[in-house]
Order: sequence, then structure tokens, then C-alpha cells
Amino acid sequence: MNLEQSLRTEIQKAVTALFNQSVDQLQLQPTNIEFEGSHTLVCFPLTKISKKNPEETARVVGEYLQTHSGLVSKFNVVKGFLNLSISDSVWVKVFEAIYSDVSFGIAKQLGKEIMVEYSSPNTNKPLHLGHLRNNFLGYSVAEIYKALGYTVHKVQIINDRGIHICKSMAAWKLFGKGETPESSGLKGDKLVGKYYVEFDRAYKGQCKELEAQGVVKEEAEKQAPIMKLAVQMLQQWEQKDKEILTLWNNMNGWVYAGFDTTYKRMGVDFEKLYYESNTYLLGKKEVLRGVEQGVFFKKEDGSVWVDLTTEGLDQKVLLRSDGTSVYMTQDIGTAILRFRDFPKIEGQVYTVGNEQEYHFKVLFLILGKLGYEWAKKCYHLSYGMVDLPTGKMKSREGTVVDADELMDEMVEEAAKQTRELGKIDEMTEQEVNDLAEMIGLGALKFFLLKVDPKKRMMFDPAESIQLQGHTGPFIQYTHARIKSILRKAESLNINPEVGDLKNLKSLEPSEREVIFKINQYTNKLQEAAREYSPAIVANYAYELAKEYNQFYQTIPIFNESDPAKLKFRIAFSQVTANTIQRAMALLGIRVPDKM
RNA sequence: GGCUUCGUAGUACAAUGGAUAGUAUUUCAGAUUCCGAUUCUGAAGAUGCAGGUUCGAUUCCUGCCGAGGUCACCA
Repeated sequence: MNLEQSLRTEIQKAVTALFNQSVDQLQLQPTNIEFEGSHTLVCFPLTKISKKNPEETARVVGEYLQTHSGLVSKFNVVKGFLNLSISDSVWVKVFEAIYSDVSFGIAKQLGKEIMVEYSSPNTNKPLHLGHLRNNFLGYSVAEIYKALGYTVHKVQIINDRGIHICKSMAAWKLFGKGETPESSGLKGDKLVGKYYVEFDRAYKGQCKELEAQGVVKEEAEKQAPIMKLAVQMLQQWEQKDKEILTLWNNMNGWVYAGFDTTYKRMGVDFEKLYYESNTYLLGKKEVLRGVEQGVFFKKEDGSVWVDLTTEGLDQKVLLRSDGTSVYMTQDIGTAILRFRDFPKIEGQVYTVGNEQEYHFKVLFLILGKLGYEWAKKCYHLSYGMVDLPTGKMKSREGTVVDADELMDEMVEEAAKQTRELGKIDEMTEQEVNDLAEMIGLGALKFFLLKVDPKKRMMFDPAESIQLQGHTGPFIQYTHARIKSILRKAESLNINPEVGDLKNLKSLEPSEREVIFKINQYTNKLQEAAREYSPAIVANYAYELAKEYNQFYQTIPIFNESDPAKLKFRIAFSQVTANTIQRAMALLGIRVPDKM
């Protein structure tokens, strides 16, 4: 049963009966803690049809509901707010419905498909803190849609082409002495990153040298031998030079292997990878088609442009005068290719930082101009930067937080605290390690996901590894504690069944609160999907755990002599643990049975 | 400068136009013969400034102040 829905219907009936008019919008909200009741009807908007003041309106609606509705047991009026108490028997029914539904929170397949793109890093640098937010967000949004019954395709685009990878290649060729991940023991992405840095250093030195010889800056930047080598390599790559292609394949292969290790640890996955080197040609073709159809135009120098001034934007270049493609070109190709590969998807979600908002606005407009209806269903899941207490992350200042290192630190700290406080006596070394991994990554993911994606956020490493308070481990701990209760119940042969709930007559306030929360789960999921915001799920899981802890603290479960109550509390604890586990799984966070 | 996002306790985050603005952390004061104290209870502490719309504004509108982002034949 859907309590919310039923209550709305009853209120509608009351309003119609009392005021001879129906109302389409009812403002129903959770009751503030300081007042009695669980649901509150805001009565100010009703005064228009009730022709009474807000308080009087609330009073008559309340009285009507109390006598005519089986749902409402009590009410009180504060100013224009009608606070309703739902009878315990109704709460028990709500719980019963959830308890007997083995697939609670798991929607039926809708037959709808969407695509979620996330990660999509550059191949010349290792993953950092910003990528963590990206990956966790994209993964979580995909999981949330899955939970609502969508078929979700997780993909990413790999920028494997272009001058940036050639820079690493040039430096490796000059200074690498044949170094490989195997020979150096370095992760592939770290190794390639090292040579990217190496390139930068050598390049700067050469520029300085040239400038000292009297070459002007702009000229020096072009003349520097290592840059010339990189540019030459790019040209050779485009001419499909065999040696260059081999080197390119090798170095990219190292990066991918390194990334795979990191993805695995993050717990994220992809159904299909798209490579820029495979999509930019399609993009080019589409742009030329656009010229033929007159939606784009060519300038005298041969460059191709789109005019978006009527849309309030400006003109954007789509092909350079030499005919080569730009970033936008390949994004056009990639989008189209994806809809060809997965014709049933109704839209795509692009998980990309907010510095590219303008880019995506333009991209979607262009796709629309090319006649693709689905352009309207493309969404840029734009998220804010992650700042450090010291300010922005800047590679130049060496303040970039490496993803692998951060995960190591989090897990290490979790291991330390687990050894101090954990109930790990009976665990094997392997189990303790797995637990630390679960807690460390849980802390990290929760920290990054609890904030509204759209907002810029602060990441304080010292604070993030705190395992108390508004954190993932707090929720994990609550789950472990419930599991402990369930183990005890089992050992005492307390096995509740749905039928047992019939004998339950009344509830404690803290029990009502928890049922109220559990009952919100589906709504929260829908809200999270609509807003593309895992933060809603994260905060929900936290609130649920908090409510349960209050119950836990005030009610000693096994002291209960009434078997109906005892069985209910075990069932109720089971459902809470399951709901916590499900919600956390949507965030990519595992929860332990013991910790 | 144009466009755009954001300013909430010391700090970090919440709040479909609704009540005395929630939570965490910090500080202080409490709770364990009882199921796991990484827990719970209590206290202290905030909407940048000035207007407007509204019965009601953290939320919508305008201006100002402050902080980001973006405006490449870069990605």
C-alpha cells in the first residue's frame, strides 16, 4: 500500500466534501519533530476555497479526517498547519506490505534504456580526486536508474588521439631507454604520466635556452626540439606510420592496464568503451553533411562553423581550415555512433565537470540541428570541482591528489581503526583486509557522494577519514550492529513471519519514525533519478541509520516479553538492514556484517 | 567585460515558496549491571548587503559586494 497516495486521496475527499470543490495540488510534508504527528497538510492554499482562515480550515479538515478516514488517528493544528497522526495499525500494515515484498525497492523492468557516460579521462595523466567524484557519481546514477527498472549502458570515451599522447611518446623515446611497466614496476598510467611530466620539463628548459639565445618566446615554443618531435609524431600517426602506431598502441595499452586496476578498486565498470580515434571520422562526415544541408557554413579559408547566435550563443568552429577535427567534432561522432550501437536508448547522461557546460550546451544544439530527435534527451550531469583546504588542485603546484594514493590512505586508516575498535578476533587476515577496503572506500565514496553533485565541494583528507558522524562508516557500523542482533535472534530461534505482525497492537515512537523512513525509500529513489543526484540516496541512508540508532538506544530488543513485539522488532531490524544495504549499494558502497 | 554557477553556525554539508532554518564536526554537560559507545541524550552557535513579489522567501525577481567557471581553428 502506498500510504502517501492513500492519505492524499482521503484529504481530497475531505476537501471536496467540506468545501464543495476539489483541489489538484495538496501540500503534504513531513511534520516537524517538535510537533506531534507524521504528515502535515499546509492549509494556507486551501483558504481560497474554504473561505475560512487557515487555522479554521485546518481544524475542519482535521476533524473530518479523524471521523471519516481510517488512516488518521489524531490531529493538531498549529497556525495553518494540520499535523496528522497515522494510527499504529496503519503503520503496521505499511510495514507488513514492505516486509512481505521480497523485492522491495527493486522495480520491475520498464523496457526503457538509457546510457550513462562517465570517467573519460585523458590518457596522459593518472586519475586524481576529481576523477573519483566523476566515477562515483556516474556509477551511482547508473545504478539508481537500474534500480528503477531501466536497462543502463555504462560507457566512456577515451581520448586516445592527439598531441597530448604524442608528448608522452616523444619524451619516452628521448629519455625512456625502453622503460616499461614491467621493467620499472610502475603502474602503466603512472609511467606514461611520468613521461608527460618529463616532456613538460624538457620543453620548458629548451624554451628557456632558446630565449636566452635571443629567440622570441612564441617562436621558441614552436622551435623547441622536443615539441617539434611531438608534432612530427602526430603527423606520422595521422599518416599511419607503422613504428609510431606501435609505440602509440604500446603506451596507450599501458595506460589502459593501469586505469583498469584503478577502476577495479573503485568498483566501477563499463559495458563498452569508445575511442576518439574511432569516432572522429564519423563526426567529420556528419559535419560535412550539415554543411550540405545548410545548418553549418564554410568560411573562405575552408573552416566549418555553426552559428548559434539566434540561440543566444556565438559561433563555434567544427572543422579547422586544414580540414582536421576539433574536440566538438569527435563528440558529435561519438554521440551518433552510440545511438546506432544502442538504438533503444532514449537518452544519454554525460558525467563531465561543470567547466564544460558551455561545450555540452553547444553539442546538444548541434545534434538537434543535424536532425536527431534524441538530442533533447541528452543530459549533461555537470558536477562541481573538488577543492582542497589549501585551495584548488593544481598540477603545476603539485597539489593534485592521486586517486590510487588516496584510496591507499583511506584503506590504511580504516585498517588502523579496525584493528583498534573492530570485532575482528575471529576473522582471517584476508577478511580483515577486505573489511578495511570496504570501510576505507565506503568512507571515501560517501564523502564525495553526499554533496549535491552540482555544487563545488571541499575535500579535507584529514576529515574524510574520520569514521564518525555523517559518514559512510557510521552507516556501515549501524548495519553491522543490526546484523549482530539478527544473529542473536537466530541463535534464540526467533524467526518472525509476516503472519506474526497481525498480533501487534501498538508501536513505539522511534519505531514509527523508522517505518516512516523505510516507507520513503521508493520516493527517494525516484527523486534521486529525477535530479541525477546520488546525494539524495546518501543522505537518505544516513537518516535511516540515524533513526534506527535512536530506536536501538531506547528499546532493549531482547528484554521484550511480548512475543509479538519481539518478533516485530526482529523483522523490523531485518528490513532496516536490507534497506541500508540496498541504498548503499546504489552508491557503490558495500556494508559489512561485522566490523 | 559578456554569459553562467555559488555565498547558510568556527568548519563541512542539508532544507518540492511554508512552522522556532536541519545534520555533522568542534566545545561543554550527561548516558554502558541491558542486543556491539565507530552509539545515544542535552546545551551553545548561521541564511553576504539593500530592495521587490507573496498570507509566507535560504528558495523567485532587481541591484550591489565577494568567490568560482566559461567565452580558442585546446581538450
